[in-house]
Amino acid sequence: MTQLQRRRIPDAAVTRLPVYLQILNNLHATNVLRFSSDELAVLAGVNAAKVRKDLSYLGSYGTRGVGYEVTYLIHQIKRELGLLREWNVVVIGAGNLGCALAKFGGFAPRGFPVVGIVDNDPKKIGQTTGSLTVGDVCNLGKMVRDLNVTIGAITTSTAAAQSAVDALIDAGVASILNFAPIVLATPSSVSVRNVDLGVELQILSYYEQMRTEQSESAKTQTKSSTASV
Amino acid sequence: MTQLQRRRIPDAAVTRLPVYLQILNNLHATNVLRFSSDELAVLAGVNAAKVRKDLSYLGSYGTRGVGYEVTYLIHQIKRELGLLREWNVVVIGAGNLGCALAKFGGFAPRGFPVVGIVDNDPKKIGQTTGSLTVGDVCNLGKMVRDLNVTIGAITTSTAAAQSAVDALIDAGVASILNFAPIVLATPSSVSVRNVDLGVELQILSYYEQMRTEQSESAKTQTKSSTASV
DNA sequence: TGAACTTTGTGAAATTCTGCACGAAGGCAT
DNA sequence: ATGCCTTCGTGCAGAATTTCACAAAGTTCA
Repeated sequence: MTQLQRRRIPDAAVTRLPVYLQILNNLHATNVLRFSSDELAVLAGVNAAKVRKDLSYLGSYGTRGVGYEVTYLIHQIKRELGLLREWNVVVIGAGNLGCALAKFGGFAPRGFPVVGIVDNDPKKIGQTTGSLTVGDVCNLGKMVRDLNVTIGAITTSTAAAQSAVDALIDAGVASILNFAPIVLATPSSVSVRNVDLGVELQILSYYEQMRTEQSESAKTQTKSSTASV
Repeated sequence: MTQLQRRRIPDAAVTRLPVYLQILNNLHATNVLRFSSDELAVLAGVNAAKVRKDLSYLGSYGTRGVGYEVTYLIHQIKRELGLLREWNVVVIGAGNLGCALAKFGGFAPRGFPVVGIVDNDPKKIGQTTGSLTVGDVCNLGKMVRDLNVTIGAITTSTAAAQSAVDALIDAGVASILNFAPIVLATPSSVSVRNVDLGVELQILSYYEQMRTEQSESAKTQTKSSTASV
């Protein structure tokens, strides 16, 4: 076991830091200078102790009796998340979604410029979308090297998604944002985040059904229990 | 998250059931009749014991020494997730994303028909997108009642998102799919699922930075985290 | 039939996450 | 300076989740 390893932040906390950052950016935009763990907790919809513990993974940057400084904390969260530099993104699959991501200018200002888009369909290769020209997926390796790509977004069909991720990994990309409704097979050294609206809707369906069943059984049962989300 | 009723499935398991369902649907499409927890575990990228425990929340539907029947398990998961009926969806915000969701025909066949879309911009109200006409958000209550809406998808600007969710809750909708990069304030009886690509990219950034730093400091001990929203 | 083999279902241990409770540390007023 | 007030940082206990390990229950084959 090595211990020279960098302070490791628990996965659960990592998923919350971007949310805190978003909120702090809003506070900054409205000229708020300081905040307490309690205030952030309310805005983020979580427990105040959790906020303090999450922020403590960054270091001890609060002042007791006062709170945290907005701009300083923004910087610290960015540092920890690796947002002080840019990470270039390549989109694989020039369909509706892929082109929309390429055209959408909202990622570049947040540090994730889309620097390339590729497809395997000869009819799509060569077309322009936004300021980019659709490249051939066969040239992915060269593109990744030349444009210093670190993140790949998969917007292909479900059928093509696995070969797309294989190509990305082959090209040395280890961070994947997957929009295809499929579980990708990847080595454990690769990070994958899945965005699947079908899955989200089905999760909502479960809790909706729970509520429905409960309000129905409330008609026949006198005993009721309180809900918490 | 929510409620105890009869048998309550742990939240963590609920988020995996839709993934299993997807895989089983694929197996069914390729005429596979049976599967073992081990096979499903490999396809889903999780531990086999976890698969068995997750499926055990549905009931004891496996056969020892044999495995599970694909079609039967598909039915049981659907039943548990509330997918044996349809849940109507209304989209709030007729921008690029909102219109894309309304036009996209992929949700109806999976049990989530988009039955309405509204906006507060007079210029957008009345326009048609796909087979729907953009309605006035002021008529949301009536629309929810008349069309039996249970799920609301928020695709407005960040600034308008909170009032959008307020309107939805006011109309009696308790399941929200939120695409705006903001934490919505909602009562605990409401379920919210957030879809925020910025957050996903930033999480990837963290693990990417971890790997970068680690490979720079020579010593190897790769630990990766995969998550699904 | 019965022995060998497979795979489920589930206690129980291990791990991770959450939230309480409180000491520590700083500000502020007198 | 002293005492009071606020809020951070964190130890710890409890909850939730994951994983292990194995008995139970079924199949297959001689």
